[in-house]
Amino acid sequence: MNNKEKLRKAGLRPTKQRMIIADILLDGINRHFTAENLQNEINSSGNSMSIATIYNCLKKFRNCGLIKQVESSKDTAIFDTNINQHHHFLDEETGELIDIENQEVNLHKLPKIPQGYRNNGVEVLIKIKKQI
Amino acid sequence: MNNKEKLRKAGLRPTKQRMIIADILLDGINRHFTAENLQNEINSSGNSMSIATIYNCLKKFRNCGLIKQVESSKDTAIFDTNINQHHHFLDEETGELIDIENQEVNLHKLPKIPQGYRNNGVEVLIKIKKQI
DNA sequence: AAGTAGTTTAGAACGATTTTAAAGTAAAAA
DNA sequence: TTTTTACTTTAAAATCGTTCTAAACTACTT
Ligand SMILES: [Mn+2]
Ligand SMILES: [Mn+2]
Ligand SMILES: [Zn+2]
Ligand SMILES: [Zn+2]
Repeated sequence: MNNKEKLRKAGLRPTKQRMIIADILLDGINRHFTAENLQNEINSSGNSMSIATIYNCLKKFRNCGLIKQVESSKDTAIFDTNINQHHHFLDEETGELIDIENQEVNLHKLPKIPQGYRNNGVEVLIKIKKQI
Repeated sequence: MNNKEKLRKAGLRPTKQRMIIADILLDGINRHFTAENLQNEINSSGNSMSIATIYNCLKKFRNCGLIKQVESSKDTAIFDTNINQHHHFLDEETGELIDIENQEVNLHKLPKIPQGYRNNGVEVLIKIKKQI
C-alpha cells in the first residue's frame, strides 16, 4: 500500500503536506523524533512547511494510529514511527530511546486491572546509564 | 528522621520554604502531583510561595531523590512522592495514575542491556481505558 | 463548474517552566 | 558574636513548545 492509500485508509485527505510527511515517516524505518526534528527533515528534503501544519499533521497521524507519541518527561513531545506494541531503553542523560521488541520482554505476572477498566497496552521502560 | 534531617542528609539547606514543602510531601503518603497542585496545597496550609521557588524546590528534591518525576506525555510535569521502584496504571483519557507496587509485576524475561550501559531502573506502564 | 468542508499558514496567543537580578537567609569563617 | 560567603527566594520578564485565529487555499462532492 502506498502512502496516498495509507492516508485515505486512515480517513485523512492526502494533501501535499501530509504526503511530504508520510514520505518521511512511513518508510518502514522506526524512529523517535520531535516536531522540530521533522521540520529539519522536511527542509533537508527540499520542502518547507509551517510549524503549525507539522503539529496539525502529527496530531492527526497520531490520532489515526499512523504514529505513536512516547511517554516522556522531557518538555518536547517525542513521536515514534514504530506503532507495534513495544518497549524502550531510555538513557536519561541524553534522552536517547532505543526500541525493544515486544517478544524481548516477558511479563510473567501482571496486577489485576482496576474495576471498570480494561487493559489498553503495556509499556516497559528500562532506564539505562552509561557505565563509568 | 524528621524533615529537617532529611533535607540536611540530602545536602539541602532546610529553608523555611523547603520545610513547608517537605511537610506536605514527605508525610509518607504516596501521591502524584503537579507544581500547581503543590502550590494549591501550600496555599491551603496557610502559606504562600513563589511559583519559581516551587519549581526550584521540586527540581532540587527530584535531583536529591526525595521525589521522582513521572514519565508523561502531558505538557505539565507530574511528580511522585513514591520513590521506591514501582509501576503505574494510566488512564490516558483523564491522566489519572495509580501506583502498582513492584512485587505486583514479575518481569520474566528482559532484554540484554546495551553494551557500555547498566540497568538503572525498570518501569512498567499499563494503560487502561474505562469500559463502555 | 460550483459548492462545501477540510487544510494550510503566518502570526498572535497561551501555558508551563526558566531566567534575571536584587533582596534575603543559612552556614562558615574569623 | 560578628563578618563573610555562598546559597536561596522572589516578582517580573523571558523563553519555549504548542495551540489558536482567521484568511487564503485545496480536495472532494454534487
Ligand atoms: Mn512531558
Ligand atoms: Mn510546553
Ligand atoms: Zn519506539
Ligand atoms: Zn507512582
